[in-house]
Amino acid sequence: MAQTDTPPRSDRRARRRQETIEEILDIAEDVMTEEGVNGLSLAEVARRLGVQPPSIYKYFPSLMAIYDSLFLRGQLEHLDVMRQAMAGAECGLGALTAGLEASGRWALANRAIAQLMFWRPVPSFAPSAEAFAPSVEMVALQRAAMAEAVCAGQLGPEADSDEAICLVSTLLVGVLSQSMANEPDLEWGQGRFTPTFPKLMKLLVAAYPRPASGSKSGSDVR
Amino acid sequence: MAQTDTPPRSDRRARRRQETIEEILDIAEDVMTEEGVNGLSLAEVARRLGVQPPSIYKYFPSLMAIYDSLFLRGQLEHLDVMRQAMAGAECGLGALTAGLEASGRWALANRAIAQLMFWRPVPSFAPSAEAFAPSVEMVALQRAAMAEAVCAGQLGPEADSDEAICLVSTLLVGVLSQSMANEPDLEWGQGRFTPTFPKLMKLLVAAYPRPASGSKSGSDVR
DNA sequence: GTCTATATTATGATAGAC
DNA sequence: GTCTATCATAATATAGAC
Repeated sequence: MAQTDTPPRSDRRARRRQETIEEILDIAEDVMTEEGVNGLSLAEVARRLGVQPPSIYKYFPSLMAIYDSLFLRGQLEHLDVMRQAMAGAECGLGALTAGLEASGRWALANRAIAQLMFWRPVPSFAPSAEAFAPSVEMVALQRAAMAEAVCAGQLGPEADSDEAICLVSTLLVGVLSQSMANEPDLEWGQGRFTPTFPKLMKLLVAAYPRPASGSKSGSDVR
Repeated sequence: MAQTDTPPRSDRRARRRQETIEEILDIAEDVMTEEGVNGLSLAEVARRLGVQPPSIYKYFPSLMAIYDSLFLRGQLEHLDVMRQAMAGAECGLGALTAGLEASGRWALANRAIAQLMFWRPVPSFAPSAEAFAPSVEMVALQRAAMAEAVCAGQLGPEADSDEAICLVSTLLVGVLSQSMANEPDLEWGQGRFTPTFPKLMKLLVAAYPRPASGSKSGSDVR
């Protein structure tokens, strides 16, 4: 158990190293934002860090490893943003809406990472299982919120399904794709596309009407 | 007016030249499909054509010119596919649905080109005005179909609007984005995402209910 | 953990012979 | 319209000195 209790020297070194790693990832994100997700290069990162390319290999074994770390960091950040947004809203439909809106806002504020995560524009890169893991948790969050919405009578029982999850993610991804491709400088809430998201959510509610107690009203669009 | 009437020699040469141009574009499409839209390279095209890289410059002045020709060819093909699908369907909502479905089917069958056209994954490439022109006509086609649908009483009057055009394109792009990113080997109609498109179209109809003559029914989701 | 030097490979593009 | 030769530039990655 030697060295377990606050060894000052190696602790500082480890912290400094971690800072450098984060700095490399920050720079990599900048490069991707400017040159496109595919435009990321070790050499350019080194240049901006004020270091020679071989030095990068002391922190990452390869370019793909940088992509993977960016992917993981993005997933964790995105999951956190969504979780907090959902926690700050009412249960069920409110949480779902808040979570999706926060997700969209984050994606537009972190386009490069979002594209890496959700559009897969680098054919030679496949995320590791570790990097992908948070995504599973995110789906679970959404699924839980939809189940709550069903319990609370805000949505019909069919909303607690894989199909409904697909549908809701498709709506968000559609808005984000259109915004990123056609309005590359606008953030969430601006432009022609992202403001339509609340309307799309209302459509979703219309798609899964709660069974009316007694009569058979509600537009059946399924 | 000399040489206007079937000059056999230069005519054959021009035809042969045009064939080579088309072959280069076909190969470029293959390369993008395999290596990603950004992975297109003059050298690889030359290699597959069985020719040295400088020879390509006899047909295209630069790599970006190849992108531009691919963009134009894609727009024309896509416009044609959509027009024919709409012509083969009933007016109004039927034509709109048929056109969008044909658009989606074409996009998945020509992913690389579709991504180049609608996702803009090559930051250093911007289409020329000529290459972009058919896109304007395509929007006009959609707009006309929606106007017809309004006239025919299939949709409410608000459907004849820019907002509605945005909405409908967002739905399709969402489905396509999800399918391309998560089910890269499936075509239209397969998988979890593209089969939901008809349901999304029904949602659209629900979003723009025709004003009921007399009562105030119809779910108002706007 | 940083550097220099180097290996290897690739790119887009041009000049000029044939 | 094809080629060879070449330019200028860039990339990932490794070896080894300090």
